[in-house]
Amino acid sequence: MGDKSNISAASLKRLPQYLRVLKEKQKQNVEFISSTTIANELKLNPIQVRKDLAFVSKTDGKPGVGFEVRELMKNLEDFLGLKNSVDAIIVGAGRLGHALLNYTGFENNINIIAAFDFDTNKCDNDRVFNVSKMENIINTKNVDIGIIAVPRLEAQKVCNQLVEYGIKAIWNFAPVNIIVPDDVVLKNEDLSASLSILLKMVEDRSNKKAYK
Amino acid sequence: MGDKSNISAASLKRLPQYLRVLKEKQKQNVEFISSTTIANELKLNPIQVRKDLAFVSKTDGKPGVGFEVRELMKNLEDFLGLKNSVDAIIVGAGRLGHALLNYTGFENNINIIAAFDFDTNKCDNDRVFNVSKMENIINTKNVDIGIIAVPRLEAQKVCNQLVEYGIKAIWNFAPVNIIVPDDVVLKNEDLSASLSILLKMVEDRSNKKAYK
DNA sequence: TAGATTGTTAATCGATTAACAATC
DNA sequence: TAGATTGTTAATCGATTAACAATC
Repeated sequence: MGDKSNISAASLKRLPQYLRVLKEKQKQNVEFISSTTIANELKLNPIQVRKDLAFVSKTDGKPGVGFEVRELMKNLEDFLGLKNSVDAIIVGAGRLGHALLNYTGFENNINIIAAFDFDTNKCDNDRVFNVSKMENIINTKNVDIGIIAVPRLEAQKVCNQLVEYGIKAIWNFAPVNIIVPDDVVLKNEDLSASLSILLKMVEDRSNKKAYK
Repeated sequence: MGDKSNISAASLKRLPQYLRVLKEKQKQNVEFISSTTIANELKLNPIQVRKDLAFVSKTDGKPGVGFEVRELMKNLEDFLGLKNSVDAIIVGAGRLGHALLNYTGFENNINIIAAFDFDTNKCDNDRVFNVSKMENIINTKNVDIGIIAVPRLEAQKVCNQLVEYGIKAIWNFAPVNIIVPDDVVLKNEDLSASLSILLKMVEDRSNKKAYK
């Protein structure tokens, strides 16, 4: 069992993929899985998989056999902090905000307790409220995560508010580079940038170049 | 003006960010910008910025002055292939599919011509059609990009269809590892994985660890 | 000219891959 | 035992950063 000081961002990004493979195997009642099998499914290198798992796993894999699916799954979930869900709120109840509010793909890792919008027409006062109620709800419910799903131009303002209200992490879906204080975690979900990369890949694929 | 054989994936990911900074500067009628300025806004290293730009820019930056904003913008857009938009279709007209169909953040880089769903109730036959019409539209309109916004379990099936119909690139929003032939470009937009990373960052931030 | 900033070459750093002894 | 697969140590590869001469 390896336990170096700190996992790299590159490794961290692969962990959710491993978890997904494991969940699938578990559903099929597979008991053990080798690094090679995992690697093949994800088109990765088996040595890399083993190295990544060494960070995560509290128990060694068994030489000649592999890793116990159930055990490894649990270790991965523990490591990623997915045991109990975290509360979050969404700012912006447009189409994207609504899609996120009702998205079922997050499993039980996040609990989106409310969305907020300036536009009262979009508020049902059940799960969607006027922004004026945001501060109160963040504070009384101790919400740590704010999801920004407002138009580009409002994003920084909304972000500043969230920070002021004590939000610890921002998940930004607006296509802007927003700025946060050093002690606030920022994760950009930049669809527009992502698209640019996809388009470039398509273009270059025609010319037989490749990216990982 | 540098022009090595192939840009790295890491550099490629930064390019859309540069473009965004440039667009903002141009709006403010700024004529020249230095690598340091760009780097500061994005919390990057100026040398790295210059190296990245060397790939993209057809004209050298001016020592002592910087890069001409307008020129550099154009070069970046050219490089990323953003001059003219590409046609795409969406499979799955649920909340996410609809959000993407109406998303305005893509600028003019992509032209989503239609969405498809199995559920006839979701079809308006204006922009949303029954999947049975998919093959025909892909072929007659020569669509290259398919966006998958269906539930996890249907994703692979839908993907196979798209590939069969001649789609060149898949932008997958379903939280599964789908498999495509080598000549098809696949870009996963894995919100659930992204969330896991965010949660891990928050957790570790409390313990004063850091990721880039 | 002096100051600022460039592009390039070299040094460093980190991540991926290879080699291999250990072991189920 | 033989075969498979592990975890670790060393080698390679690539990306980031530093140093610096060139030049607007």
